[in-house]
Amino acid sequence: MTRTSLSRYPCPIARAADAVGDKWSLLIVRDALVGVTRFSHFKARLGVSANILSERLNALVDAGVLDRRPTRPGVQRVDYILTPKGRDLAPALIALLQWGQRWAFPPGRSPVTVRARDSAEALAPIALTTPSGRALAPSDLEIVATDAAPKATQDSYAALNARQI
Amino acid sequence: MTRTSLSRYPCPIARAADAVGDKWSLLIVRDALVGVTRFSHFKARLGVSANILSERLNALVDAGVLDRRPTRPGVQRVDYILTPKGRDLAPALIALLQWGQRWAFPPGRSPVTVRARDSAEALAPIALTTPSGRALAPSDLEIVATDAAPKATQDSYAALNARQI
DNA sequence: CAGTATCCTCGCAGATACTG
DNA sequence: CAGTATCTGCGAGGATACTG
Repeated sequence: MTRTSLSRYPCPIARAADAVGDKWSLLIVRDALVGVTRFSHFKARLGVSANILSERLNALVDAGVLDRRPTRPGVQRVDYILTPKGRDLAPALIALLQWGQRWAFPPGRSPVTVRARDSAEALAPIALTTPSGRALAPSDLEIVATDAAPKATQDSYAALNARQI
Repeated sequence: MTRTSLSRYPCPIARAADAVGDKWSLLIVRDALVGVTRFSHFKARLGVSANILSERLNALVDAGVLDRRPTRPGVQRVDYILTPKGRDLAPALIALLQWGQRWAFPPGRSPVTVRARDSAEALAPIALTTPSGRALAPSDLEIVATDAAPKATQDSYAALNARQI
């Protein structure tokens, strides 16, 4: 049997995982967020071989996350620039970064931190809130199916939310 | 050459990706967040084969994301419960979900949405802010190495932040 | 029901060489 | 420098059968 593709799953997380849910894509977007644009720089920083990097970059361009644009007209060199769709991954990446800081290193020994450029101000920990600003715990969460969901999905989430599973 | 492991990278995102950066782990945590605890339920909802699910669950338990606990004493059945470390993945998962909603479906056609349990209130879009509440754009971000980082990492980020790359 | 054991396949990714 | 092309292999992950 062929490997399961997530691209048709009716779940936004699955769709997201399909686009950037492998390690190299995540790290490419991370580097792009902090200003890396060139093939050779990605290659050196990630330590990935050229063919893999090429394939991943193409996939991200196809997915609409990166844009490939000539550095200057007439020059055979391109920059990989995040699209708005790609830049919109920043909160997810930063949330992962903060999770990694909290849980994957000894306390206070995380090798990097994130802050606002030209500022000493650190980033606030990403948290879940309602529009009114009320803080939410994970246990407060409920995923509800909309009318756009297939019937099976609606039933599945209804059962789950009613604690019938 | 063997496949590159991310577990020793001095980057919190790489470490996070190492723990939950594959599609099944992400989806398992997603389901766990909304209340799924049993092997058969994960299996049915994900459509994954038993051996893969078993392996992933074990890996997540080893990573400290899930806790395996007997349903009742004497009964041979376990529940998979998120640990605090696992629950702390919620913001990252929700950020990915919101990204998928915005970019992987036609506008207004996302099949699911997230809200607070027992409330009609939707979740606020996850955003980047400073501790004082100032909103940040991705282009404002800067990743800085701390003293805990290897020299090479410090140099690398310094060059990047100084736009020398 | 909750897995483990076995087998098998093919896709990811590494090395290397080559091109404009 | 910025890739593409080709070869290769390990191992993720799928199907299935079996066990307590």
